[in-house]
Amino acid sequence: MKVITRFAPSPTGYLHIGGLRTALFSYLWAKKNRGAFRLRIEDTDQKREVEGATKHLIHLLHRLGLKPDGDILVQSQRSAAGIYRKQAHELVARGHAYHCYCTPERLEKLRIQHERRKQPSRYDGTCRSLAPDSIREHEQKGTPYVIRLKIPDTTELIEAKDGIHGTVRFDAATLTDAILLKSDGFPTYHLASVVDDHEQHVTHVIRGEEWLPSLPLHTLLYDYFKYQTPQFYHLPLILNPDRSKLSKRQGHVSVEWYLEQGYLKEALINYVAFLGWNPGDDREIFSLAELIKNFELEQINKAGAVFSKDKLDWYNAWYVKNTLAPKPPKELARTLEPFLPEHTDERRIGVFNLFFERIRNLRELAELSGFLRELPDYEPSLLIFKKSTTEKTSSGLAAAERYFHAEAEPWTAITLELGLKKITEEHGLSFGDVFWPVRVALSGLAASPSPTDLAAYLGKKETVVRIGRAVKMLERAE
RNA sequence: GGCCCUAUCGUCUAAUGGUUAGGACACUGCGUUCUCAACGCAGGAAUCGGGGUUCAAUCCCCCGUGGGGCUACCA
Repeated sequence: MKVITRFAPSPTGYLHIGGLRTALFSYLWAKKNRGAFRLRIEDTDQKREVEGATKHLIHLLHRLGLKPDGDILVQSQRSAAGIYRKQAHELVARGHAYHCYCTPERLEKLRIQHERRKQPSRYDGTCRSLAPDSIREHEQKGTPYVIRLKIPDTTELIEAKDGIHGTVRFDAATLTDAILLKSDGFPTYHLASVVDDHEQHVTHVIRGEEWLPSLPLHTLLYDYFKYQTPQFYHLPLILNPDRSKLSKRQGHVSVEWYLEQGYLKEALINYVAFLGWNPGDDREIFSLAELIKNFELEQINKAGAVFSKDKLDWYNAWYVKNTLAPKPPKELARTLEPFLPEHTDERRIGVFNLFFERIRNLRELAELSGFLRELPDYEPSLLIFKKSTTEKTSSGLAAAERYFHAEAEPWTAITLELGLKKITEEHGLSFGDVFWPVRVALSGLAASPSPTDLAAYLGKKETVVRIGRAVKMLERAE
């Protein structure tokens, strides 16, 4: 049988990290089995409608390489076509659901009462067995109603199977008659997802663990509809550092934010794949293709995983060094463009080469390279290396100035380094007397790339100017 | 409160009824070095508690405890 998975987000305007992992695992399992990965938009809550969110999401999935197969199912459209309403009424006709005319106010009162008495909060079943007369009366008056699922009156435990957690048993007496169809005619998640998973022939439902408590409800619906029940996999939650469910309040949770900061999609995908899954050995670096090959639903963990920015940083630094750096210049420049918008391609690559070994994300390129554009103010004392003296620094700087001034072509990091080393030796100085002050002169910073790399990037003219300025500063300071 | 899930270094995790409990991130130290980074080497760091089963339990079972999720006409 062909494996069909799906990703079914509600269009909130951004993709949550947890959503990315759900989409990724669903995608991986489908692709590993040469099946299909479907996309469905769960927009049945008009109050949460976000303009343009669906288009944006589809674009993002493509960008990440998680391209959905086939048509995209949009629940609001199916709802408008009356599909869910029809299914809900079918259930009513078969005695598995009923109209409920209770007002939201009454329900709210009930809820507060339960809470105060520390009782389980369940619907009290008022409309479950309404007399035919009173139903007729409501119909005539046109009282708004919802359709509720009738949880069976049984002492038997309702069993639901999950591929990660095994068989989970629920006491029917603790389950509530959940609303299937809202009074506005839109379905709730429970109805819509079951109907649509069947419609899309989904074989494996992979979703977050927050859905596990409603699994018995869904199992019941599959039975009542006489649908083939898919296999369920409830993924362990991704957690904040304090082990609560990953949330906006404690950090950034949107994939878009990480992309904007210059986290590569490869790093994001690789890291997120390892939140709850591992290949069973020590390997940690996996491309999307390798993930497809190695992914197994059976290898998924049960316990929640804390999202670690440090580890993501490590992954991203690895991908910057090992996959971005070797890319052809044109491609590299294109990736760099949003992070160094005011540079030419050549300068972008130049800046990248200067810093790619010390950044965690591409955003840092702009921050770290600011001194190239404008030399920051610095104390003259910074020019003197801790193992050097003012005299040695002065002569080192002067020698370097003469050298750079005289040096013609080629003005490259390699020749400059050889040249600078040569004059250091000729003057009987150590590197700390020459390289350090030259580096400070060019960067104005205590920590930076090497002086010859900087000189190569800055060019002869600017190099000589900056060293000249340092020489004068040192003279004045004496 | 009720229901459900869960438990190996600080974090992500591996492994097994008998192991010096392995790796990665982070951290610390050393090396390299003009600085920072990168890199290399080294180090500290874990089986939640109590009962069982067993010759033997981190692993299997039970009970606690901790943590989390759900408990909407949201998804």
